[in-house]
This record gives sequence, C-alpha cells and structure tokens, in this order.
Amino acid sequence: MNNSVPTRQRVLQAALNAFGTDGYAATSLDSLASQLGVRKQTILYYFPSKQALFDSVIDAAAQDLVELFEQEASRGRTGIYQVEAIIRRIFRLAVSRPELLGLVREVTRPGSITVGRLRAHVGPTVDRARAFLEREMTAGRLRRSDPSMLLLSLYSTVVGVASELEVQRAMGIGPSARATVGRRTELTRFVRAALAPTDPPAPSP
Amino acid sequence: MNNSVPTRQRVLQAALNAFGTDGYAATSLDSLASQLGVRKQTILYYFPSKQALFDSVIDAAAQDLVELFEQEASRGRTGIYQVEAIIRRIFRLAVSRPELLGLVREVTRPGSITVGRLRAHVGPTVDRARAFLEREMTAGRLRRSDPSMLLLSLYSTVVGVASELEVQRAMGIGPSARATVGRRTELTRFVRAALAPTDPPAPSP
DNA sequence: AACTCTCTCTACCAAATGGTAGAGAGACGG
DNA sequence: CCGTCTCTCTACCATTTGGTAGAGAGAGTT
Repeated sequence: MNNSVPTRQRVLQAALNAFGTDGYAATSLDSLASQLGVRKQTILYYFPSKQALFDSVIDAAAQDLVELFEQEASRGRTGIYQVEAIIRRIFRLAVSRPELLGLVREVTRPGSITVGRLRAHVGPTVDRARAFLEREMTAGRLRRSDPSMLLLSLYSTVVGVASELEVQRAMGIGPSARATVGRRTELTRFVRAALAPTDPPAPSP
Repeated sequence: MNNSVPTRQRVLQAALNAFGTDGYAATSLDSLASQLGVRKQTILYYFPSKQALFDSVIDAAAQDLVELFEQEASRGRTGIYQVEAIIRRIFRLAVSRPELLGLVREVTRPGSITVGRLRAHVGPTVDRARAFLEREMTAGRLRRSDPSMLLLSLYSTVVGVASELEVQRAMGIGPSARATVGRRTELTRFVRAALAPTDPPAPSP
C-alpha cells in the first residue's frame, strides 16, 4: 500500500480535492480516510484536527497559486499581453486542477474564518498585481481606471468563466475541450476590449 | 410567538438565509429551528426532509430571481442600457438580499445534484437573455460575439463583483456603501468598454 | 359533547462525526 | 538484544445529525 509518496502528502492531496470539490462541512475525515485506504486516526496523526488539516490545505494551495502566478508574472511582459498570459494560465489551471479554484471559492465564502489565512499568503501577490496594473496604466498601455476595482473585475470574470461549470451547462455551453478554448477566446476578447488603451466612443444616452 | 407570518414561510426565509450563507452541509435543522424559536420537528412537519426543504428554498429563490429579472427586462430598453439596468438591479440585490446570490453560488457548486432544479426555473430566462443579446448584436447596438459566452462572462463578472465580499477585502476594497457604488461604476465601465459596438483598434503583437 | 383537522411538541433512535487513548509493528542505533 | 522513534492500527466515546412515532392542544364543525 506504500506508493512511495509519503502519507502526509497523500492526505493533503486528497483533502485539497475533497475540500475544493465538496466543501469543508461536507467532507468527513472518515470518507477521506477510506478514500486513501487508511484509517481516520492516521490522518489525525499528521494533522491534530480537521481544522488544522484544512489550514494546511490552504497553506499548500496558496503556495501553489502564488508560485504559479509569480512565475507567470516574472517574464517581463507588459500591458494586455501580460494579462492575457495570466488568463491562459488560470484556464490551464482550471482544467488540470479544478479543485484549486474550488478551494479558493470555498475559502472566500462570506463569513469564512479562514480567509485571513489565504489573504496572508496571497496578499503580496495581489499587491504586485495591482502595482503592475497601475504602472501599465501610467505608461499608457492599459486604459486608466481604479486598479483595485479592475483587479476585482478581472478576478471575478476569469475565475468565474474558468470554473463555473454548472452555470455554463445552464447556458448551453458544453464541458468539452473545444468549448473550453471557446470560452477562453471569448473571455480574452471581452477583457481586451475592456482594457485596451484606446477609448472607444461610448454611445451617448 | 406567533408573528402573524405563517411558520412555513418563516422556515423558508431562515433556511434561504442559512443555506445561502453557510451552505447546505453546514446548516443543521436544529440550528435552524432554534434560530426560529421552534423545534426541529416543526420544520419536518412542513418539509419532509432536509433535502426537500432545500428544494423548496431553491424554488422560492429561483422564482424571486426570475421575477426580478423579467420585470427589469420587460421595460423595452435596448443595447448597453438594458445591460446596465440589469447590473444595477443585481447590485441592489447583492446589498438587500446577499443570501440569494449566495444560494446560487451554493447550488452551482461543481457536482451539485440540485443544479437541475435551478436550471429548470431559470432556463427560459437565460434563453430570453441570450435572444436579447443576439438581437441587439444583429441590430448593431452591441459588439458581435458569441451570445452564450458573452452571457457567461457577464454573469461571472457581475455576480462576482457584486457578491465576492471576502475577495474584495483581500484586494483592499472596503465593504462600505461608497465602495459598493465604486465597484458598480467601475464594473459598468468595464462592461461597457467590452460591449460597445465600436471596435477599438487592438494593439498588434 | 364528540370528532376532526392543523400544528407544535416530547421522546426516541440509528448513524455519522470529530476526537482520545493506547497498543503493535517495523526500522534503527547503541 | 534492547530501547526508542515513527507510523498505523483497534477500541472507544460524547455529540450531533436527520428522521420516526405519536401525544397534546386548540379551533371549527356537526
């Protein structure tokens, strides 16, 4: 039963999956354990409580997210091209590790106590992103607006389009790979139109 | 203890609140009951099971949502003005009844069994929205693109910006009323830029 | 007065949950 | 061979959970 992967990491992986997919409350240590071919007490040996396990999962997930983001951000791209690169990255993430975005969604639930933990990890990266937007606006490579608000709009749009699978089905968009690319293409067009520096003449009321 | 509001409706209201805020799994019938000053069995008298209660909550919420939407859509506005009216409406909803959007978020969780129920209710309205976009594109009042995908982008952006309070805090945006208006203003600018019919010259790579 | 219908209650229950206590097995150094 | 350290296990436990069974109280009807 020893798959050369240390038990602790296997637990973390399975927990990330379960928490990110079903949520914290709907995940039991027993189901997690049986899914791993292990007893619940083995989990509690590595993590003293369910909450502690959740915290560790958040830590691990945040580290992955930050790493991914920083890596993509350190290529020195500018303006809309950097934004598009990030979007591509998030879409790849939504396909390869949907539970990661699901976990973010779970942690950011209104009234969550654990948001602070995530925020502590991703805070600096958010600051960096905001600084980037600010800089690019000043340089005239992005349309001027409030960077914080823009960041929020971008976050909502990208994460939503990347991970709201059920809503997509409701809107008649299949879950196929082709549809995924289509979503990304359309989203990119959407974002590019909103960010491109040239002000389109808005129709007057 | 009889507040003239029928118990059944009070249960529905409290359940919508709890399910929409904390989620299905994290809500217990006992907590719901004590919150209502009533025994759990009273709830089970009106709704045969927790799942049945959840279903009824979804039905009620969907009805509210559809009604709101149809009402706003039947004013005969066109193009970007109709879109902006809907956005205003959703923001008002996010302030006055945040649990409603929270419930949608809960129901559309990946792997949810109950999505079908919501979809059955809002399906026609979604179709109507898509038809609207299509028509306005053809009339040249909105930029041409895939209506389904655009709808998805709009949904993600608007609902996210309207209801992702914790993410907003992480991005340094306070929950004040002024900030709410700011979010809406910025979002509207974002969406208008993306939808306005005039194609801005995209910078070439 | 007796009956029925509506509603809320008390009294339980089986299953599941997070967690404690501690035994046993293997590896490893002295 | 012995002690110790690491890891996983069995055995329990208190609490909570969704749900069943049925009593009781009040209002209206006959």
